[in-house]
Amino acid sequence: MNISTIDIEPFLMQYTMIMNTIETLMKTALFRDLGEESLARLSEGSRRLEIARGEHIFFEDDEGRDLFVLAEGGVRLYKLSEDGQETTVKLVNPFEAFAEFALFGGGGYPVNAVAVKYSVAYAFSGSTFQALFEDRAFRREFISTLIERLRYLSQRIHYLTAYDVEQRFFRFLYEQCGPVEKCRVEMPKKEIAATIGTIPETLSRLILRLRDRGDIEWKGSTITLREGFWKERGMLSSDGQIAD
Amino acid sequence: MNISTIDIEPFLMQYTMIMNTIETLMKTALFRDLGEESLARLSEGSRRLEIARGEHIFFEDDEGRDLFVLAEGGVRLYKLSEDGQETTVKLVNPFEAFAEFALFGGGGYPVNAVAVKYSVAYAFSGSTFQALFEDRAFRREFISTLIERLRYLSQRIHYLTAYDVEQRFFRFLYEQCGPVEKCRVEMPKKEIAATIGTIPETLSRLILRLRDRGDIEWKGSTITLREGFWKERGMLSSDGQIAD
DNA sequence: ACGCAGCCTTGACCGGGGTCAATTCGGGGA
DNA sequence: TCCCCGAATTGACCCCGGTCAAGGCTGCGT
Repeated sequence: MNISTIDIEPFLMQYTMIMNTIETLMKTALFRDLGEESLARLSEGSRRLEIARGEHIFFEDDEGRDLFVLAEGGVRLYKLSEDGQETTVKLVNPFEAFAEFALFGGGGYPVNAVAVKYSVAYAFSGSTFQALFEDRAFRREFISTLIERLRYLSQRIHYLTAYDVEQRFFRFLYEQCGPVEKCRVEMPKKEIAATIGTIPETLSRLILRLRDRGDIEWKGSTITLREGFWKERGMLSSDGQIAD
Repeated sequence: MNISTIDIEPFLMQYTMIMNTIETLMKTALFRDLGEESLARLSEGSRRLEIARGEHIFFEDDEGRDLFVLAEGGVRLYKLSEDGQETTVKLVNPFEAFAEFALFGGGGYPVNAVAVKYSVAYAFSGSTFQALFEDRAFRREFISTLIERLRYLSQRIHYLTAYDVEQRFFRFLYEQCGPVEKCRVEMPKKEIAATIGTIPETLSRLILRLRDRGDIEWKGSTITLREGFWKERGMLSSDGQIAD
């Protein structure tokens, strides 16, 4: 155990824990360009939620009208069929808004939301929210966010059906950390499996294969890829965009 | 050939052919509540497109900024991967708007659009469109449309991954015709296969199985289901909603 | 320290559905 | 009318990845 392996997580944790609503909102694309007063008004009408790993924030068909912003942790949105089969729609990362569905149109939430690790989120009631729509810039931002989601889901449909588990796993890594060699993924493997649309057994076997091949090393929650891994796959290793 | 089998299609065809832009817009959810003047202004700035079966309206990454409304026919939106594998994102039916992606945010279209049969569509340039956003009711409608799309895509992800080809086929029928026994599907089988996320061979074998089982009959472009088919599956046969 | 309960791994099995290839069908054009 | 090309069908094959079942590992509560 040398100095370079000191775990900075506790400090990060502390920092994010004391970060207030406004700071979170300012790091969220949807609210970034909002004025001081709007932010203040929003944050007053918000509730802070702390969610333990495995806890649900809402369930499909719940009649909620809240929009959420994730401040810390990770939340998995998934659908469930009668026979218990579940499908992950999206993994939400910090500083993303989720459950925009709730704001307009009827019907409850279309997905279940579960924390894949300890998470902190802020909830905004739909009504608190309506006033903001008078602001043209905000509307624009909101619509852009929705359209971005549409693009994401289109893409995800494609990935889930046209690519195999291995490719989906690497895409997951890329989405989490970008084209870097060292990536921390602090969620249970079963959640990772669910996120990439498979089951723990298959993920486990995949990792085994990749390790044998020398592509990957997985120690604790740190994944290390072979040098130049992304470059070989056509993703620039600095700030490049993923090919899709 | 008795009188009850007269093909009404030619008459329908004629009717829709002469329907003008405004009539189409008024049947489209997005524009339904627009005032007369807005509709008129919109229709002036539009282009009418006639697309033959198999023709493309736009391709992925095209730099278009047009929004389309389908007046007649059918359009399949799909993504393509390097190896030629294609994934259908959505099948657009008449009086639906598509390619809302184009209006905001950068990047070209995220999908390819191909006509699965002879189609008529109207194109509206993004700029023509911007003025409408001053209208609060329209904004509301637009956002609702986007959110409906989000719900649809979430659902579709789930169907493509958690349900088998047979279930997806029946859902396709339901989406096309609702819970009725007789359904006309005027598109080539290969397009149907693509729409439900499989290939012609598999669809063909599925139909064979269903016919042997006595569930279905497929003559020309008319599909006939066994009496009480939907009811057995928990969908009311009049105006019920599909369970999901 | 112990024990139990999840999580993860590993093995054996197998089935849905994709691939490849060979016919057959069917509708539009000369 | 015949021809021809693409659509549709059918058969043989097989592979990815899901299912079921048995351990091993780990962390937490008492």
